[in-house]
Amino acid sequence: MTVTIKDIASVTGVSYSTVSKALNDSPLVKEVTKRKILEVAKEMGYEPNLAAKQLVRKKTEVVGLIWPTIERIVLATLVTNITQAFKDTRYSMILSIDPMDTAMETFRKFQVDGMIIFEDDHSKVNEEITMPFVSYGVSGKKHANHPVIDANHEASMMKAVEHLVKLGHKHIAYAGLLQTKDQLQLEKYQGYKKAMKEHSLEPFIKEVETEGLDWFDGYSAVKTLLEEQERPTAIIGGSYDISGGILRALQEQNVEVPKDISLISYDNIPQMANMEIPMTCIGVPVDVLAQEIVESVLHRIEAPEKEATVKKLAPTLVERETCGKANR
Amino acid sequence: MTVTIKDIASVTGVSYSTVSKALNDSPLVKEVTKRKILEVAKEMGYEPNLAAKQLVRKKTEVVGLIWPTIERIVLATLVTNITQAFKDTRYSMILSIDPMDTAMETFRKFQVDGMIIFEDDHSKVNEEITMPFVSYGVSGKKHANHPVIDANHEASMMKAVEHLVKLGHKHIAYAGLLQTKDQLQLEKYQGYKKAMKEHSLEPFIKEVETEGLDWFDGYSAVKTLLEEQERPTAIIGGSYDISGGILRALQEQNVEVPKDISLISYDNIPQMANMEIPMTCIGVPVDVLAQEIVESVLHRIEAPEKEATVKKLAPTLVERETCGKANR
DNA sequence: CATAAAAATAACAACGTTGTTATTAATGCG
DNA sequence: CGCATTAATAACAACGTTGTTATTTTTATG
Repeated sequence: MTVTIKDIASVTGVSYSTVSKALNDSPLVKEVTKRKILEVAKEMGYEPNLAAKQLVRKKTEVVGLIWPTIERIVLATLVTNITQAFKDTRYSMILSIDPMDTAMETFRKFQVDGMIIFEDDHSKVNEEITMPFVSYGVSGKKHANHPVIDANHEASMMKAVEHLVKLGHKHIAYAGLLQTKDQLQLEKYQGYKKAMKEHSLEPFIKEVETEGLDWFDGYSAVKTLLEEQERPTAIIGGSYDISGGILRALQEQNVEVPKDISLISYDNIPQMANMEIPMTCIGVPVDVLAQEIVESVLHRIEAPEKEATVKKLAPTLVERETCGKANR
Repeated sequence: MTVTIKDIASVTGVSYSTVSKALNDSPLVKEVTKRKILEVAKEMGYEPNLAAKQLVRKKTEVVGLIWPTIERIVLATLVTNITQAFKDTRYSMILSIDPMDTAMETFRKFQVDGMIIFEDDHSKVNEEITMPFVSYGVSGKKHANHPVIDANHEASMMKAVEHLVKLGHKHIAYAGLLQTKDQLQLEKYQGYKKAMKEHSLEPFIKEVETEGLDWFDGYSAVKTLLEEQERPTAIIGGSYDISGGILRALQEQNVEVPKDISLISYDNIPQMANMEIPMTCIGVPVDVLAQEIVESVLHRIEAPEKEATVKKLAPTLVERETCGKANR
């Protein structure tokens, strides 16, 4: 049998309501009794009954995360970081990898207080949802009337290009998914082009287009690139996986990084440090991204006013060992 | 405000206990009243309060799935299939990607009725756990006293080799992760060796060892292999990702599949059909794996007797287009 | 030291269900 | 038609909490 506040009450010889207050650290109970109760509770292995609490408080203190496409390592890292960020709050998180509607039904059943939704092209958020939620994705369509957390892709590319320019680079290529409807990928590419223009540079003549977002795609794109006459002096990799492939391809062809070609990757995750060569990268650090996301939901849950905040987060450039001075 | 059985009661003019019975399809309430109540409930958008139900029934009808390493697509597919399998039961599932102990704490808090644990080398199940659970993984250590669901790797390799032998192959290579402590990977390789022996064949001279489990690993392992003098006539790929890389490498080197080399992959997931060439594969089909896993937890939850069943599931070979007659 | 005020604790009603027991209505039968 | 069954419904006590109100104990004060 599980132990309840009543059990604690009879052991300590106080009423169960006092136990309840003590456990919630209420100022209404004397310090010494409080201490004793806490001690006994711990000793007995008391674990509060969430259901009972929920029943009276009408709050679950749980938020649901909808993540329909478990695939990219970057998102996995983000999820892990979000989990982490919740540790500092009194909320917990549960995860659903179901398609959006199914997931939402589950969460409604669990009566979560709010949701985080990873939006993608397959599952767009419909604006009718009554439950507090924030979405992480591209803030594209103008008037989302729910909070959106978004990484600022243009700013990322600006910073990346700027960094390379400072090192003397002029021939900067972007390697990523181009032919796609995936808004996020497009924004990165557009950001790159815009950044190049602002620095009065021509985008690298031959577009380095990957076929997908996998390691392999970066690998083969760059292998083809190296067969060309003209090589860039720097490459911006569109994602963690892609850049991994790029680096591999470069190494294999005995192109020295960063001596021959500098490489800078989109996505700012700790794993970047563990690559064959620790990778210089640009992007919103996952931990701040995570922090921002949970703060945002919690705020939304606790302050129900309906302003639609689209929050574009500023990227950070982390210098590691894949960028060097341009050699021409 | 959410609608409760009391609301339904006052609308239909019956007592709330009758409403409760009607909603649970009890034989104690007359058909006509039942119908009316159900109708009104639907109309009012009634959604049962899980917390209240849980409080009195002492059951959540929720099982938690612990999945500490979100990485392999195969596991993701398995998770999806498990979610699916739960649809046919009255249980739901929640997912945690936390390390095992953290995840377990969360689940204890939510008071799930049982757990499914994806065991790996980092997070071994400790046998002290009181909550009903099953683990999916390698049944290695003899006396697990909890249910273990395991794919029969030896049987898989037997079937794969047998299939190839029937097609006349003698030079069969296995491409997979060899130098590892990962029990699962080792079992596959050992299964392969055993199967070869039983068919009185020599394992392929040059071991095709991948450095990891990624697409790229299969790719580069096979590229090196093709530089060798002697080529196998068939390759068994150790996992979905690896096989994907193998196929890519083969294609790139203009080795025709299956004319020049036959390929058969471990892992039996639907995605195998969508590869560059639809892939013949071996393994327990994910859906039956999923089915088996959920049946197993539910059984464990509902019948608390403690027998330690290790269930090795029989693999199925799915013929597609990557295997053909041997050419020597 | 009596008593008012403040502090500490206890009692109790919720919360939305389920399951058991009590009550009322319908039905069958001599 | 009266009464015993049986069918249908109603009433009510749980479940483990929280929050509000009532009671008791302690402390301060003239």
